[in-house]
Amino acid sequence: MTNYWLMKSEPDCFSIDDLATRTTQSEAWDGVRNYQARNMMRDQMQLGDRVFFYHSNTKVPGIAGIASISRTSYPDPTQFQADSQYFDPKATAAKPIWYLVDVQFEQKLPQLISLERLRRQPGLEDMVLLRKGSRLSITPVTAEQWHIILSLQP
DNA sequence: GCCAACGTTGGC
DNA sequence: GCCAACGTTGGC
Repeated sequence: MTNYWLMKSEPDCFSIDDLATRTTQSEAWDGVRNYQARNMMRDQMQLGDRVFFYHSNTKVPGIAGIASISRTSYPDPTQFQADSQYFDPKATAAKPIWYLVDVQFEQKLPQLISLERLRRQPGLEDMVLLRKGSRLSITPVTAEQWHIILSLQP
């Protein structure tokens, strides 16, 4: 069973173009330090799961592209690196705290689907992303929501 | 285990 | 830059 997800990234930090221009066109999704988001990566994400790549904290936030899960969860190496902003002194190799997955570029959307557009779209009312106060950087998407959103493309 | 204080997220 | 909504921390 393929699952669907939405993963947020600040484009000033790492954008869909950055993912596309990586030599492998894939990237370890490091730095997630929220337990709910970690649990989804660690326990639920499967090889080949589809991902909406979302640009957050930018002028026009929205879905910028599509990616997929190319490696299932393993310990986030940055938690062990003292010089990393994501360093966690409580984590050990024997008992890692944070996990990540690898994300593979699939396509950049010809046109960004804005958050404002998503909010106007019937059928997406229950999207976790759109819930009041929702701040999770990784959220599940239903198959129905996925297909509605793909149908919005020109 | 409660909860006030504090830090972060992210839209606007 | 503001601030609402959350999550985390730590004293008790």
